Amino acid sequence: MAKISALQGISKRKSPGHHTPRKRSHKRDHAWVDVSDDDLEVKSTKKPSSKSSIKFDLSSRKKPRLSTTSGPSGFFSNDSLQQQRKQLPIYAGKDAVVDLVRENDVTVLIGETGSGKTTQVPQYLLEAELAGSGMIAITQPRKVAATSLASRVAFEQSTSVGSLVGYSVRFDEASSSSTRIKYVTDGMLVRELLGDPLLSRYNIIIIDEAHERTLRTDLLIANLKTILQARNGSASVNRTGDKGKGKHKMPGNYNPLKVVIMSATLEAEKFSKFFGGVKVAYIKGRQHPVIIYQTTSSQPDYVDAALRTFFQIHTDQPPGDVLIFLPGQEDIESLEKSIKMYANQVPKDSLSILICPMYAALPPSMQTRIFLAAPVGTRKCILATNIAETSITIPGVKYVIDTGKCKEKRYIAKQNGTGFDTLLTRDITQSSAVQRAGRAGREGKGFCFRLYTEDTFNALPLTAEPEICRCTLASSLLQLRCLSQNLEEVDFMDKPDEESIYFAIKTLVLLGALDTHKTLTPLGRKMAAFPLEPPLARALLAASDLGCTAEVLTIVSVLSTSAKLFVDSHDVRDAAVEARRKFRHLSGDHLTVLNVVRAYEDVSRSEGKAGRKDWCRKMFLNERCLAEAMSIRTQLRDVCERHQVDWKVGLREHEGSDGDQGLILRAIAQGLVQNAAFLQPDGSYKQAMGHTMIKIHPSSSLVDKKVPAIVYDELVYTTHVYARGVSAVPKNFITETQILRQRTG
DNA sequence: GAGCACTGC
Repeated sequence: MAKISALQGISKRKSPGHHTPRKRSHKRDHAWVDVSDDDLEVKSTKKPSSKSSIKFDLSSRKKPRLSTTSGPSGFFSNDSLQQQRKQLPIYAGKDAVVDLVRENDVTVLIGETGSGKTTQVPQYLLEAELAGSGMIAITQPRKVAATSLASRVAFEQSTSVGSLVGYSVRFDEASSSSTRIKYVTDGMLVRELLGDPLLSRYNIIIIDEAHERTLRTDLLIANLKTILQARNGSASVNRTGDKGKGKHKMPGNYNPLKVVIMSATLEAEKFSKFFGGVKVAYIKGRQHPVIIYQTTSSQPDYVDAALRTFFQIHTDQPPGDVLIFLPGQEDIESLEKSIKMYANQVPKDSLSILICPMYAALPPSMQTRIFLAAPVGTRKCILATNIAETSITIPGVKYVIDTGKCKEKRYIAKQNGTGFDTLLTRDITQSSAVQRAGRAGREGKGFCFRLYTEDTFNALPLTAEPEICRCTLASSLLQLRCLSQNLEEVDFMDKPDEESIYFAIKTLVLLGALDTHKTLTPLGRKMAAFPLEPPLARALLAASDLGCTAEVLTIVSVLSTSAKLFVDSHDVRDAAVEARRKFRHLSGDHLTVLNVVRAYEDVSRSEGKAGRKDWCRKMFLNERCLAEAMSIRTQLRDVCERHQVDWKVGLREHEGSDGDQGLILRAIAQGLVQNAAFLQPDGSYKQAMGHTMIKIHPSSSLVDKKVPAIVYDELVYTTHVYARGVSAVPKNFITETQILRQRTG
């Protein structure tokens, strides 16, 4: 690759700390650069770096081996549509796949990207009448995949979604009595398991993207093993028609079940072994070639390396958009500034550069930009997190720059039964690297520039650690106890740590969902009915005893959304803080949330949809979060009704007395018993049920406040152990609850 | 006095 002389000397940056969050100041890092618009030369007060261009090892070119995404897209007339189906790589193996499934209870199917397995296999099995009169379920880790695949397959079957082919995801379902193929999220099928432990509606269950090893997929796989024994194992298996609903049947009277595990190759053997050495079928994929370059030396400062690589591509390579994978928002903002700073120094005849940042917290209006084609004479440069690895596909990408880093949330369980989340930058896995490279070959031949050496790549772990080994397990444990199973005894592909299990048990005992003999209580069964984390479910049920269900329902709905309520970006910080002040409640973040939603509802009523949107923007609130919270609240109200919880009971309108609002906090505190801390004489806080010293997160309305006791939504370890989502509560709320639980629990 | 990938019910 040719050097870019104008960029000499820009590589000086601090080496990033690998497992400690680093601070990066744009001002300091670039203080020595003085660039005016007409400058082509960077003026530097430092010596130019000896390696201004990154050397890539051209001998290490190779094709990505595998990757997985959803199937084909595009629309065709019916004739050519059927023709196109026959041209998919999997079509050649159709009979073999059908025979394998017919002859075996469990089949492992390995299909590379573009093989068509996800859309075709369910249709083959239906056409071969292997499902009898039952349904075929195909699980997906993500909602958007489940719904879009259902549309595609319905189209191929010349029907509309919801008839022969349907889907079922949270908040959205399209199916009917005639539905035979159903795409579902893995979490949805776990929910179904609670009401139908043998999943008797389905005669074929296909677990797709099994290699992702989500917690819910692992739960399903473990349960499928026992379901197979129950439905296929006994001699009294009834293989004739299924006339009634499964739950009315006696054990041993179920239709046999077929299971298909679909995965990327890396774990084929493991899946096969888990089910007792079942047969594995391989299907080749079809994708455009991607040439992969790896660096000859390691690049400790990956943001700077990405900057220089981008300009190497930009000045040397033909048109085509560039996708750069970075770990987080902070790096994206930093790289965006750097690229802008140097963009006007490239030769005048170059393409102009359109920078598109892409991460989950980005406002939706900014996110849509990346899907628009770059204007003529422009090269799009997309700076993305992992969101672009599997969740979204960006058209026009020809070049991928892979920093080899991502952020990972990991739960650290402590021996004393406490713990907290960490969110740290770490190396990606080999399969993730392959997936990222594959993003360059969606539309034609592509190129991937890895900012790490071949040796580094070879030393990367093959696959990510399964989620079950790094997440809190309280929710799964509760679900398993509803199925009369024990977390310790379930035959998982990978067993979770003892400490995580102990912590989950301790959580559920403290919440009163289990008694001290680890037996499920009636309260626990009720909690499991709600699509909420156990502490939030407990807070909600506590509220129904205290007469403030309506308020806590609202708070809990917001807390269980995925998006952040408050928009927070560098440029608008002061204005955002000012706007937020209007909602601020003295007791802290939980009642502040309630104030926000009440204001949002008032605006919705008085000014409608458009006014509401405008208002959210002015108040620096994330409307997506509020809209999602409203959906969740509706769903929770339905669950309340089914379980005789009166969700309308609330405090008197505009009462505002501290005594009444204290009830809300009391309910919240009952859910967050485990997340409490007391003020120490030196002004810091210490966990009520552990030894960790914690600080209130600066984003909290209670930051710098000294109150005797707090409860918080979560602890996150970044530069300190921070409590986020904090409310001040009377100390006795916590001690009383603890004593009560010890006595009854 | 800080900064947060992604997904699911």
